[in-house]
Amino acid sequence: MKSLVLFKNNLRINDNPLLYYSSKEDTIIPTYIYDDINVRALGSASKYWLHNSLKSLNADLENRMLFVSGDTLLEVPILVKKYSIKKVYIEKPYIHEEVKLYFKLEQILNELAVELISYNCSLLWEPQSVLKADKSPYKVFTPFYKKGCLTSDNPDQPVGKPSKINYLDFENNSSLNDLKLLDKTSWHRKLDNHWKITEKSAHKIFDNFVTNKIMTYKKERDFPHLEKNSRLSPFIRFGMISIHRMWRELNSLNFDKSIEHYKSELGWREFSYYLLHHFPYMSTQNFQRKFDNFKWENSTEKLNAWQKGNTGYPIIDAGMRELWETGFIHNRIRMVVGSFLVKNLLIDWKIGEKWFWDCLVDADYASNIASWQWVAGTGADAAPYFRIFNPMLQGKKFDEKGYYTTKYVPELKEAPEKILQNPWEHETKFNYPDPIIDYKMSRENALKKYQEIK
DNA sequence: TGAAATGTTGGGGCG
DNA sequence: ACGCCCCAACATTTC
Repeated sequence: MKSLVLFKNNLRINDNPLLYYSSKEDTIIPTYIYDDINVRALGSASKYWLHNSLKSLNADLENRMLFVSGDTLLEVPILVKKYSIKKVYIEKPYIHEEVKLYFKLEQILNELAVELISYNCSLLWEPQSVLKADKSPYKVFTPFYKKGCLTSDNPDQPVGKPSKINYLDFENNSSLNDLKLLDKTSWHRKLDNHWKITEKSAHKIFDNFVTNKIMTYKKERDFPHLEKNSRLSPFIRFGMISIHRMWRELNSLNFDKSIEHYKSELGWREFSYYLLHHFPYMSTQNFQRKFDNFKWENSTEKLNAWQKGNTGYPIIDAGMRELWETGFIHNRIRMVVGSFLVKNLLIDWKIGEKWFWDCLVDADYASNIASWQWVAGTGADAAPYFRIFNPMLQGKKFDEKGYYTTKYVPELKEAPEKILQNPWEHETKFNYPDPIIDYKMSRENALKKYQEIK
């Protein structure tokens, strides 16, 4: 039987149910369709990552991949007819855009007498199977994770690697470059300095994390300069390592608080998908609708300063410059810059979400939206409205020596430790911007505005 | 996964 | 020895 295998967010050959089961019986064409018509177009950093992960996957598949750019609903029927395909394998969708696409595709293929087969490649627990006693979805993380997930059936075991793949022989004139994923400007070149984007390296990073870092994860994860986080997020986002594999490996270790903490972070990822699945409106609107009346200031000038890392608040600027330089921000600093944009600059979380979507190599549809709503206080189980991160205190607490701050804000290399997070109070003027807002005033203003909504 | 304001306590200096 | 004040350190409440 000839089959088309449609890769999407799981770009790996190991522990990939799609590839494992399809290659068992069938002759396959491994295919990637870049479709920004039916689903949200990727940001530049994501496209850069996608390009490289597809390159890696294609190499692992003996350069047999077929690359297509366009509307899935038009392209799949063309391929099906051209190669007399009888089955199409697809990753089981959970995001509403992808679910919609799935049903449309199923209908089209039905009419062509082609079977559409899907496997869950992405989630430990399927959103529709985790519900409260009254069958409604959870809205709070802890009960969702502890009661909903951890007491459900154990996630599937990873499937391993197909022993043999039978590729359909045909003249393949397509090339990865046809997808035009890399911007013409070469800004993304600098990302090459920070990432090695192969499936093998994903496994290496995970193994190294488990061997050398995980036991101190709980204690050290909040300190950006220690680099004790796994930094696996972009690999997980593009499915270069299987979440099921990770879960099994983590469970094979002796019980430990640090390990449980790391696992709960994977739980947050599940929670994001879960929320987006059950409440698709939250991708474009506030989860808590009462925030629809909130009057954001949305100053372009302030947004620009934030994006460029010129707010005059060192820890904020370090984070935003790390993002621009590396396509990544340390987790704690993400919360700090997010809180600052939304609560101190009073800029709508959707605008911050969009910037992260464009710049993060790990930009994940569900995690990005759910996390921005969390930090803005508009989401499910969100940070309470009055929780506002103080950039000076956060900087002092989590980057005491300023290693992280001065790495990305070298203007302050010579600044004394004591005033590193508030350089404007020092008589020496550094070649560094003055604060664009008064922190204390902006905090009080935000509290007042949020209180009106409450 | 916060911070600031407010309240409480206890030790030391000092008359 | 005692009472009083000050204030740091810690705890609780409030935003």
